[in-house]
Amino acid sequence: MGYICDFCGDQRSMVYCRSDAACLCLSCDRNVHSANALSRRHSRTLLCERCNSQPASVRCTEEKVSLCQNCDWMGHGNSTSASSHKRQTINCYSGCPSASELSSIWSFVLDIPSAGESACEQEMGLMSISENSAEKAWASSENASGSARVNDMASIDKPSPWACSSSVLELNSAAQVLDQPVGSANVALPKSFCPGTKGPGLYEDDDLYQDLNMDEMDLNLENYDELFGVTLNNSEELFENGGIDSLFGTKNMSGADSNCQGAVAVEGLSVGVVNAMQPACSNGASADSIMSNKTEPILCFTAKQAHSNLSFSGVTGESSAGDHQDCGASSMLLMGEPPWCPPCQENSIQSTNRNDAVMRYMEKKKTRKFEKRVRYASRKARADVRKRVKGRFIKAGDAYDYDPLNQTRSC
DNA sequence: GGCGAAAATGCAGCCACATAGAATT
DNA sequence: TAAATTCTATGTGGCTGCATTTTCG
Repeated sequence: MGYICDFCGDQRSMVYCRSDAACLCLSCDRNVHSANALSRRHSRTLLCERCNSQPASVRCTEEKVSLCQNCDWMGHGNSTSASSHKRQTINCYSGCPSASELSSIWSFVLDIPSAGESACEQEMGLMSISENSAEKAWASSENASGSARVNDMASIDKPSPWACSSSVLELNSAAQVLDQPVGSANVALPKSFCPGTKGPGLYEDDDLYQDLNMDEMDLNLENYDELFGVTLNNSEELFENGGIDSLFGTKNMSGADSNCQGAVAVEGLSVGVVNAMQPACSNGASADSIMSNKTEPILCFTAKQAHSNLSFSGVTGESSAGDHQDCGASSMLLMGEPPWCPPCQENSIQSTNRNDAVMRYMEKKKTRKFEKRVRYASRKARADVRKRVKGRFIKAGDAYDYDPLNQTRSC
């Protein structure tokens, strides 16, 4: 309790930035993430008040404490009395909301210091960012929807195809009460979605989707033979032979059991992503960037499945979102029709989507590489705004040819 | 199939500077 | 022994150049 901010090292950290893998106080959160248009896209959420190292995914209204998925399970999964606690999902935000705005979303957080003015307005006044296109986009977006975006939670709750692309500061509903016990709760997967993916209608009645988000699937394709005893030289062969269909039961999906198997397989390999869940469309990035966002791994499964079927060996308490930043997160399989989706009458469309998905998957896999973990968010923040000449840092005041803040060149 | 050229890919190194941590006073 | 000061090593991202691998004729 009371861990200090990674940036200033002074204030108590309250929010967790997945992109930076950093715990920040509210002040530094605003400072760091108002630096430029890219940093403003960083998705943040409250810090787990129990372990103080992982992003909180739920708020236990009974205990009045924000918990990451692991702590949530530890606290609620084993106790029959505690498992009935009502919990709220804690969703991510991006941009640089003011304290009052944060208070409105996280009404349960009482100690957010009040700010006299909009943080964005305040910070932007100090910034030297010129009016580039991104900035204009921000401004226009802010003007267009304004504070209503923050306050109008009810409207956000109703998924809109444009929810992801149009909302710069998307503060999804923080009041999605989870009445289900842990064992069956899909802890932190709001039914938000992005353009390019199937709409909510597809998912709502799909038990498979409720329990398993396959975004991380492709990362494990190389190891399918180990997992399933299926010998495949590579994933191309897997696709060509319809192997993925047989692996995931597309052709003979029989319900929960196969669902569980798939989930276990995925979780077993990408278990490190467990604590890095977040709403798929929690920031203002375009749908495309979200779908290919390596730094925002998405994996959702039930806590019950995780603990009853999974071995967590090899996962240490030191694991953090940064460790899993690029677990090869690919949403490619979700683009278009998912391979395990039962056949429907729109076979031609499905086939096209599938082919597209396969092609995108192959392209993604081709370009995929594991990113390093950022150890010091403060250093990253400085490097992100440092001027360069041919990629090299320059002395302060020297002529530069690249300014990350302005995306312009001085010569 | 073997060969060479071209294209694609991977990766180390460079830069300035704030800062963590060790060493010294 | 603790505090203050000094010194050294480290890490950060974009770009370049070189080495290696792949593709093509």
